[in-house]
Amino acid sequence: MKEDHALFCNSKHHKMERFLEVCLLLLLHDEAGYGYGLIEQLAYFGFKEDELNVSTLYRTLRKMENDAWVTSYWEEGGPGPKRRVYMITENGKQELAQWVMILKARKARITRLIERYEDLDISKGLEDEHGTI
Amino acid sequence: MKEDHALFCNSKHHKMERFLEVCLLLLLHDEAGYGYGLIEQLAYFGFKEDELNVSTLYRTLRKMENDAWVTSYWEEGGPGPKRRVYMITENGKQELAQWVMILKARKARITRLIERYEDLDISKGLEDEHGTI
DNA sequence: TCATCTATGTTCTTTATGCATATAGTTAAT
DNA sequence: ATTAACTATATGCATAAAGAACATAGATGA
Repeated sequence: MKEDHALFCNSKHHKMERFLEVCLLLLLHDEAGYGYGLIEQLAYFGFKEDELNVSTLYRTLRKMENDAWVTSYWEEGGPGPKRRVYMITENGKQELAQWVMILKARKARITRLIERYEDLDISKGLEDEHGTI
Repeated sequence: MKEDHALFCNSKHHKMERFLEVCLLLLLHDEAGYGYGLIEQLAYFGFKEDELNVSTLYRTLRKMENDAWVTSYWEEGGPGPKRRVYMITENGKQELAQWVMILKARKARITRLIERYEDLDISKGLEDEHGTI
């Protein structure tokens, strides 16, 4: 119980709300890619290897294909096992544009909260460091 | 099915991942408050009345009390039904500080994604509007 | 041939949230 | 004075996103 509470602000407890999907759409907008290979590219968006759940990645890609945001084909002949390569669709590009708008709004909200928090904390900091001033 | 897809980028589908909790902590850091009254104050953080689920609000407050981020007492005597008034605890203040750090990181990620998207879109926009330049 | 690596996929579970509904006291209208 | 509407809090059920663990299978090298 105590340990649970200590972990409460841990990465496992603040999901990225489908942020992964948007990152994947953006990466696939640049160029086609396959599951395992996309993992490295996701580091750019702050997904550490240990943080990223591989099963989530594949499930997400399948779901995106199901929603016709991406299409895929099997790439054989290369080194190692064959890969399922994903490409973004026009549909997917439109979804990406929508998501970017949503993320802008979300960013504005977060900014607003942080600013209001800093207002609290700064005044507290001044009292602590400079007494009554 | 088609309608589902049309709604896919709707507000119902991008949850705020416990953003509500953080907003409540910040509001209660300012001053004690009760469920129904907090709804109005939440508008500051972009929660429209129709967007905010009342049951979620109350459930969240109870959970926060369970985790000892807030405490509550019944306020009687005022106009209307009695209210359960919540106050933030030291524990809650610490959690708030943690969440603000998480939100800063999340904001940085979102910023990064938006910037990369704008890079794509700007070049596309130039082609569309100014031809080959 | 056995282990390891690459690559993809499935099943089960937890968590956050929405929707619907319940409860109950308060105020206003008829 | 009885009914309706409002304020306020709370619970039960359903679903979607995500994690954990496990399953599959070909490729590569010792």
